Parts: sequence; structure tokens; C-alpha cells
Amino acid sequence: MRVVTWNINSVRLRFDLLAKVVDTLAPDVICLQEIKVVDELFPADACKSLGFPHIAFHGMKGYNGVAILSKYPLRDVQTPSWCGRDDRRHMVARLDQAEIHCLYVPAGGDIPDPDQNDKFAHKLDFLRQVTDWLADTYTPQDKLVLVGDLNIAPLETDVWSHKQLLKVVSHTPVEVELLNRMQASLNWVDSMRQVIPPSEKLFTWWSYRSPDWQKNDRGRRLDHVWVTPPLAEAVGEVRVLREARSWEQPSDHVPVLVELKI
DNA sequence: ATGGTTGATGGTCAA
Repeated sequence: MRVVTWNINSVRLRFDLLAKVVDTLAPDVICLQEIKVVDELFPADACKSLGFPHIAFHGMKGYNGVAILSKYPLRDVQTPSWCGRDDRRHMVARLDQAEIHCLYVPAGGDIPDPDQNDKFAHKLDFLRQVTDWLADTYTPQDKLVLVGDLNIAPLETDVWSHKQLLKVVSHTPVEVELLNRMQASLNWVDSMRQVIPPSEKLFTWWSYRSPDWQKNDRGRRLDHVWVTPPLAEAVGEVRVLREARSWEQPSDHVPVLVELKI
């Protein structure tokens, strides 16, 4: 099973790029974040035409929204909400091979202080609530896949400059600690780093504001694919589609593919 | 220290 996760940053604007991702990576399941469209306007028929008859989407006007496109049936689709908000950042679906979580963690604004910045406080609360729920709902023996834009780059090699980003939201110690706690909740395995050694720099996102991104390469690894221990041995190919950042009118995130031999 | 860009939207907000 080939699983792709991608923060598409508007599914309507970038539908042609989605088709290109399908051609390039031949996924069986695609998890999208930031679809930025209400359900009534989601391009469901067009997605089916790409070869994904099983589709679930949970969007809202202008912001956020997640979707799963699949060649296999999606059962028991859930769309949990967190922090008392209905901001459509989480979708769970059960496939025969595994249960899959598509997650979009709040970005958290600019100031890395929960007392000064409500968005940062929300990000931290969101991580705590999802962590507690995962630990209460599942066991590490369950076959689970968790993918998405987690908006945190945990390792020093997940950012272009560890030192310069220590006080930048996405790489602050408090966020990394909470992400590590979430990862520990079910002994999640970081499948990208199982294949690409932690000693190597690895990014999935380059800011739109960063000029000459290819040369300067000031990226971060914000997108992740985790699996529970029973699936760790099933992880095959891992590919970060860096070239997608050079496509015309790109998302600021690139797709990540993980092959699971299940 | 600051500003840089993009998308949805229809003046700003979020990222």
C-alpha cells in the first residue's frame, strides 16, 4: 500500500498538481490537509476520475480541512474535533490493512509564548488532547498509520538551522517535547527517519517568503508519517517529492510517499 | 530586527 500525505493548500487551486502527484508516485491512498473548501464544493467526481473511488472529506470555508482519497474502501470514517472547536483538522478511516489518521496540527502563529499568543496556546492544547486520546483509544499493538502536517520539525536535521530556529514556532523545545510525547503515546515509529538517517537534513516545507528556496534551502520537515510497531517492518520506500516545490504555482509543502508492504 | 509570499476572500486573516 502506497500512502501519500500532502498539505495541498487548496485542493481546488491545485487539482492539476494532485493529478501530477498521482502520476509520479502512484499512491493507493492520499491524505490531504488544508483543502480549504466546504464539502459542497469538494471536487469529488474529479478525484474519483483520478482512480480513487473511495473518498472522504471534511472541509470548511477558507481554512483547514482534511480529506482521504483511496483505491480501497474506507470504513468507519471519523472526524474528531479538538479544543472545543470545529476546525476540521483530523480524519480517521479504517482500511483492511490498517487504520489511518490524517492530521493537520495548528501552525501556532508567530510568537512562541502561550500567554501572549492564543494560537500557540491552541497548538499546545491540541497536541495534548490528541496525545491523551490516542493513548486512551488505542494500544501500541494496533495497526495504525498517522500522517499529516504536524507543523513541528523535531530533529536538529529537520530544520535548516537548529540554532536559528530554536525560538521560531515549529522548532521550539516546548513543541518538540509535546510532539515527542505524542510519538511516545503508542510507541509510534517515525517511518521517514527509519529510512532516511537522522544525520541527514530532510525537509518537506519551504516558506513562500523565502527567496531562492532551492539555493538557500531554508526548509523544515513539518510533514510526517508514523506507524505503530506492528507496521514498522512493513515500511518500504520513502520519498519526499522535493521537485513538487518547483512546479508551477506550488504548495509550500511537498508530498511525502511511504510504501507499506501490507 | 524586520519583512518577505501565498490563498481565500472581498477587508483581512491565516499560514
